[in-house]
Amino acid sequence: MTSSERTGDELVQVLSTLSNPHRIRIVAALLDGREYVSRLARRLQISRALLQVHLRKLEAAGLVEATLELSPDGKAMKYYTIRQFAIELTPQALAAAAATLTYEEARLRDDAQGQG
Amino acid sequence: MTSSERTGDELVQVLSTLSNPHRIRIVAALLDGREYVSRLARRLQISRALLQVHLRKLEAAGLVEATLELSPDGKAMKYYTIRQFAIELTPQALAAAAATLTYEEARLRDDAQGQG
DNA sequence: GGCACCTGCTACAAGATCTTTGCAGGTAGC
DNA sequence: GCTACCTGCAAAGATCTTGTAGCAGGTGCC
Repeated sequence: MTSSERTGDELVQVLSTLSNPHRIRIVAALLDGREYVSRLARRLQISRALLQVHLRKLEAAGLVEATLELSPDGKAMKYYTIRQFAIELTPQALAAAAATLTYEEARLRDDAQGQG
Repeated sequence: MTSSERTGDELVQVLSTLSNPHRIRIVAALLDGREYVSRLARRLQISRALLQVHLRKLEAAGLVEATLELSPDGKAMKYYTIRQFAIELTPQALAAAAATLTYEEARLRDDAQGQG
């Protein structure tokens, strides 16, 4: 998935997701291989609740993927893996993304309402 | 400037700067050429005060550049231009950036204090 | 029953970000 | 003097994000 396949809104979502030290470290950790939530929390030395929040954001942005599995002893384990991505950030790519920002529609809509 | 020349902290700063619709639109607008603040504000249909805030952030992140000039009729004009950049966002690049996050040092330092 | 591990959720406080409003300064021209 | 344009800053409030605490469920084992 390249940046040109994303809408401006999706790019904003991905960038705001990746603009957090915790989430960068999570991506880095998952690069070593799949991991389940509790273990990853111990490895990164953050609380499970906090990790879950960040993982949910990463998943919402399409950057990681979750699979629920049963371990051999019957425990429900949620494994996260990275979804490979490559986004090129240049002024030109941003200009292309800007054209598909619904943000602009919202502003113009509000404008029209304000004047009507 | 490529992403590999940035520290993790700088990358976080750049990403959080670019994760905003206004700022993406500003970069896109400046791609057409240099522009001074008031005119750019009219073009983007946002208040000058708001634009200034966003421009300051873009400048702090090293994405745009400002030059103060005197117009022929003696008015002080602040022109902004884009500083070309190319950042490749991949899990691998993020892993490299994660290694240079001072965030981690801070956490380990706090840990040591908490235990000592 | 106890314990240790796995998952999920929500509510709340604290902090960061965004946006507006209102003030200050300047030049040029009528 | 006034108006129209240029710049700058900061306080205040609304809104989003972050992190913690506490609750719920489940399994397996002693």
